[in-house]
Amino acid sequence: MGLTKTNLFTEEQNAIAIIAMAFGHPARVAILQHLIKTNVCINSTLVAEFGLAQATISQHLKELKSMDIIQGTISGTAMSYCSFIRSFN
Amino acid sequence: MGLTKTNLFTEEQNAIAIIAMAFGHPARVAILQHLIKTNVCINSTLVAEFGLAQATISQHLKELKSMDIIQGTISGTAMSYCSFIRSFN
DNA sequence: TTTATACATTGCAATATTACGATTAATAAC
DNA sequence: GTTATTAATCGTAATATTGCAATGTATAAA
Repeated sequence: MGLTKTNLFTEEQNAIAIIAMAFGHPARVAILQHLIKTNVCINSTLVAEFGLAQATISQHLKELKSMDIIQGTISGTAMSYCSFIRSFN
Repeated sequence: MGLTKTNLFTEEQNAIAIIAMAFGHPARVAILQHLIKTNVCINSTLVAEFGLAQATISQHLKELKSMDIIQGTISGTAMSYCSFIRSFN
């Protein structure tokens, strides 16, 4: 996520901001809630559930993945899924 | 903060996203860290400390205030300050 | 190998955020 | 009153994000 003027702040401050931004959109909150509830999230399921376009869901999943918050699309096919990397057990 | 397509999500999901967005910029993270450390934040101090323009700091303070995360500018003069509303005691 | 299915990627348009200069408002000191 | 100081607000440019249609890729089934 491209923040401006990041050079004015510390690595830590920028890192905190980026993590917070991951939760800074209701679609991504909904994705994580769905994941917590079902342990799985499939693009097409989320499309049907949220009413956003497939490309949009894919984009949000990509952002969460790029931050290592979710793990996903292991198989590039119908079985695409994602899960928390940490199990919090 | 104006999110698009909020109608597709629950009140709760939108609320969580908005709170997260408050922390989704390094300047606002820095403001809160400063506040935790010193218990006070004065616009001019932050301007000198961060290197952002006065108007920009003022804007970030306004956003944090609008979310009731900080309380502030009680006196509209030189003594403008802000503090956490809850004391976490 | 064709067809169906499912997700990723690309390329835009619409929208939102960030940042700042200029201006305004409000107070304090004189 | 005037002046100095400080922060809020306005207007606007630059930048970033969101959302989607169209397209690409990859796999499975027929």
